[in-house]
Amino acid sequence: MRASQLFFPTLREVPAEAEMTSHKLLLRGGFIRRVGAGIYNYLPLGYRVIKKIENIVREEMDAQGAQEILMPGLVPAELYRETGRWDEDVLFKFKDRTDREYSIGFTHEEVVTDIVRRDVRSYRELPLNLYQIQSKGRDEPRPRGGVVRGREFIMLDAYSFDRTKEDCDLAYEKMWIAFSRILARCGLDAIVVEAESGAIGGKENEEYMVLADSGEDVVLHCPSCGYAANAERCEIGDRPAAKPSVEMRPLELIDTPNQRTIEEVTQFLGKKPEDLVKTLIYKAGNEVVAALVRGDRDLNEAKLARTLETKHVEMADAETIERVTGAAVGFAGPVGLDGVRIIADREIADMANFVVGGNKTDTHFVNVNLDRDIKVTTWADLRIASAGDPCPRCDGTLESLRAIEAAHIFKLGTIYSEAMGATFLDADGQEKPFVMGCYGIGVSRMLAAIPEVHNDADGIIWPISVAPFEVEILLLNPEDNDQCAVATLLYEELLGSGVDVLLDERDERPGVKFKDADLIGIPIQVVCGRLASEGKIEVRLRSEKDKQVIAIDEGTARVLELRRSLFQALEEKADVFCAGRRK
RNA sequence: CGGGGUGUGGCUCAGCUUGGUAGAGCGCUCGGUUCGGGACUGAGAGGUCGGCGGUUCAAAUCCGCCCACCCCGACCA
Repeated sequence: MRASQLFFPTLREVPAEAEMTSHKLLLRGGFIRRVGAGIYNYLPLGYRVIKKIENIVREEMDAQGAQEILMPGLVPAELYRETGRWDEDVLFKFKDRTDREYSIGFTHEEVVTDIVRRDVRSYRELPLNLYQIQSKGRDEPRPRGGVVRGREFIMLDAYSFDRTKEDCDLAYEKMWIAFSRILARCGLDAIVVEAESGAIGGKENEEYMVLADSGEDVVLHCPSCGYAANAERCEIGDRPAAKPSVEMRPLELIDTPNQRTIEEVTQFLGKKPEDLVKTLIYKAGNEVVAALVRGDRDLNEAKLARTLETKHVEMADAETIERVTGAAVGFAGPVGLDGVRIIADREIADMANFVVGGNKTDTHFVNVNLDRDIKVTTWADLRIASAGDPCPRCDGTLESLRAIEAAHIFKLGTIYSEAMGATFLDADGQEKPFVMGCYGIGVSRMLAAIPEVHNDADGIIWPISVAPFEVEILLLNPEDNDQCAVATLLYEELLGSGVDVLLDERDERPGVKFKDADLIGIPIQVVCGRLASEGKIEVRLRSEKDKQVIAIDEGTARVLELRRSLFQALEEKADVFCAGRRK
């Protein structure tokens, strides 16, 4: 491709809309343009990257025996109604002219299960793994970071159908390998962590996290044993502190007019948040429960739900809180709280003489102690893990890291197949529901995640596997016959060798070409400048400062060699990732 | 949904406090000089000042309502 024919509107200044590094660079480099909140155009450079990622995805998925299909972006409401997901609030919903309801597909478990239940009858047709690469629509509460979290985004979604749980484990294993190799080949170092399954459902699931300070997710990681989990999911080790023998002081109910929040109460009483216990009133189905966590901690709702063996819990409304506690919101406490189960975070067991709400408006209890004043129904791991918490697997301490979620894989079991009546006839003559798994990679998110990790002050540094072009030839002075001849010859030879090469022969000053080349981040740069008259060109890797001066007739061979070694390094990473990380 | 912020030529921003009919840099067009890290110079083109309404002789500027976008949080794959 000749740069004069390529539409890549680069920007000298950073558009005000961008905050994240990758977002700024993708806009400045002319890879993407915003259409609306969370809605983007992929311009030629950006779409080239997308296509390269997609092709790596296809190679690795096909290698594991998965088959590519394409499902519709438009999904009739009935399918999502079959599993109850029509009520998910991320769905973009609308009606056709005859009032039938549809949504834009936000993930395709129902659609693919419908395909399989119609046409797969026998265990002989299993295993089956179908995948697609497609635009998804989700009405995100808050899009951010450009293409990091869009309302329309490109995703790989794969779905496996198996006869048994064990076969599903094998299918999951294959996807683990495919995904690990895909990310590694795209130049991303990901760590695999335990996670929450959210709207997808199922129990066992893992996320592929790309470490980046600007990431949205927090990952907790134990340096001693390697345990890693999303903070949403992370368990906390049960390690009781050596309880200092503190004398129990007499329980006292004191006036705390209008002091509701932890901050207000601590200030009013001159205490620290860790001297308080928060009492959170939750609804779990029809039951109301009280959950206790230390004043400076946050409750993890998923943990509470699991403790209560229910799917979903939600904060009680003001009316319920007043009815149960007899006090206005902000003064709930566990002392004398009858008729509700009290679920306490284990950490509270180590506390003494603490402060809780008084169950009477404008009061708090101080010098509260366990057993004497409170009857805890259940002890559990309830709080959101944070750095410094004990590791749940060893005696190490958790560290926290920020990350971008690049992919998520799930074992679904039979939740979808049962809900949708998707069954096959097994060898024993019995109808059985398919055992399913689903696997997603954020393809357009990777367009951002990669430059978020691979950049410097001058611009993006694309891994060669996903770069919009592999090689860029900078023809500094197109008017100069020597330079022009050398650049053109090299360009033709590289094209002939199957190299994806960009020739910058624009009528621009050299400085502009250097700046643009660094900004758009093509990994191999070749400069045809004034050394051309001496039969020399310069070759430089975008990732390195120094240029190598070489003879013109070595040019093609040298570039091919560099290209080969860059690709090989990525392949080796993929092998190492798969060999080293599997538990 | 809660909190904060921004909306002025294609881009980045000034002007708003104290009302008087819009400006800079970059980019763009034409000419000249330049040509190895975003050149210099001369001449140009280009703006319903987010929208609607109000106050006023007069509104980018003051007031009200609305919209859009960004950031933090909630939520989320």
